[in-house]
Amino acid sequence: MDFQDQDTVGDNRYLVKPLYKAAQVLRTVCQSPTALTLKDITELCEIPKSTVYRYLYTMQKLDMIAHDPRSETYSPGLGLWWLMQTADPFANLRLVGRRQRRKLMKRFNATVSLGVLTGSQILYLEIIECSRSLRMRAQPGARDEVHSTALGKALLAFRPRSQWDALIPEKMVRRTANTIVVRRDLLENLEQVRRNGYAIERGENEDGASCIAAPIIDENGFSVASISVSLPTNQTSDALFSEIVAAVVDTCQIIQSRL
Amino acid sequence: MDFQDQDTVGDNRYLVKPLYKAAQVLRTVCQSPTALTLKDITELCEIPKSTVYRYLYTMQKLDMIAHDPRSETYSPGLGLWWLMQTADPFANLRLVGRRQRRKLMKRFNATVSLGVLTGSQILYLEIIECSRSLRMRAQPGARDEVHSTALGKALLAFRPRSQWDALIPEKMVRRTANTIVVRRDLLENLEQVRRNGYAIERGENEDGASCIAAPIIDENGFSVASISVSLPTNQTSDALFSEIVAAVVDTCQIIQSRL
DNA sequence: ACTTTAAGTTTCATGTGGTGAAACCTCGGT
DNA sequence: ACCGAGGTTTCACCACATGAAACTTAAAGT
Repeated sequence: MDFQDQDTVGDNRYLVKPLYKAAQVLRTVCQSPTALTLKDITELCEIPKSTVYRYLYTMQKLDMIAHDPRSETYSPGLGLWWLMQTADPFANLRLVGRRQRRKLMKRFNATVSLGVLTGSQILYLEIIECSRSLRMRAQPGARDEVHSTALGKALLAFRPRSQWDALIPEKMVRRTANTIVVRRDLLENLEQVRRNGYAIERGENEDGASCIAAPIIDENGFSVASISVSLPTNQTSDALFSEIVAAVVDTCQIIQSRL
Repeated sequence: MDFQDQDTVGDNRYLVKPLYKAAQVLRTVCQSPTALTLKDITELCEIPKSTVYRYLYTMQKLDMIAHDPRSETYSPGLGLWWLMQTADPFANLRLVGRRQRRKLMKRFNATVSLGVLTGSQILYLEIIECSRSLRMRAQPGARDEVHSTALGKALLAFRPRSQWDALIPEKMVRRTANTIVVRRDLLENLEQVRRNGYAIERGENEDGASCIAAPIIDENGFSVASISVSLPTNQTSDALFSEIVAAVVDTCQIIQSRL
């Protein structure tokens, strides 16, 4: 959910500290919703100001950070954006079927998420919020564990069984009372998901929230992403549930035919 | 058009070299259409391999670069993508009105571009290619000068006149025989664009290519972006031309009402 | 108008640690 | 088994990243 922690570094032998610390500065600038001053960054990063100053200066030259002399503030630069142009591996995925996903959100007035697998975590590529009062609080870029999310189970189920073991986290962290924390149970669940073609989850990741997800399958029959509909558990009758299942599966099929 | 040149650095006093060189490595990895090996990067950047090795190692830890041990190759990492989530200043602009722009492309079977002003250059945010045999060769992220493009003129015309001088490049580079290279001529042209509400360009940036652009205006009456339709000059009758003008202006109006 | 304070900029001495040549592995090909 | 090409590790050197402190600037308080 949070930004990946960089605290625990095993083998520092080859770590180039300036890079490491500058990245910290860059992240700080990018994460801030507002433009930051030198002082802000100094305090947030806990790096001496002359050092931060030099980093900012260098990154500015590199176009990674933009400096507004008027307000003395720093903000993310265009160079970053430039890099992404060619480097964004999910650009296409986010683009294709945006409309179907929005339609899905509108139809059930529920949050629709698009996620991919990174390691043994789900990375949220897109979260289309509904207008309900209580909704998911996650942002695109956030992560969750595979074992506690419908997105994760849908994605995992349609990977080769041989990968399952590696992709399921060592320790399956308990998020709620309903979270599946026994490896065997999860494997069983995945088999079922594979048979059904969709995954469901009732309060396993967040109390009171349920989720229905289906995979987007590539030409080799393996999942590349998954789409989910989330809504409060108490608002889901059985009839609605199966209606949503059909809609999600349908949406995924449309999208996968477009890829 | 090319990546910004980093060759000419005025004041090296505060430049942190490791950052600078690592950025070079990162760019190389991101720009390559294919995953690169250590050797490739070493040669492309002309930096000793142990140094590149350490940079890659560090950036890998930072999640900026992904390393595939199977093939011994490096590719852009997810950390970059993460940064962009919050840092992409144009995300909204690219999203809103995508459909209208695509419709525009389909209607005239011509390339539709979306651009913003960065310094005295146009930055292409989006280029929707048509199916014609000869089309624009630019990629999103590419740049062109304001003075030789319809996008640039549409954008510039609807900025405060007081900014014109600063935003027009010192030396107006000649791209073709038709390029406007005299400052006075350009200013006159801008006034006309402002009166008309749209900008046209016939082979001023690329021989044989014409372009029609209109601005997207914000609440203060200033342009934030512009949209253009490009097609071969020899395929543009006067009737078609005015039809396109109407369509582009219309599209921009729809989009600006949505922002 | 003067003082004070806070923030950005520059300088400088210090010694860390970034550097690259070269040695060392590791593995695929012949 | 040998060979070569690439990736990994070592090592000694001294460039240069570093942070404290001095300096500059600008704005806020009195």
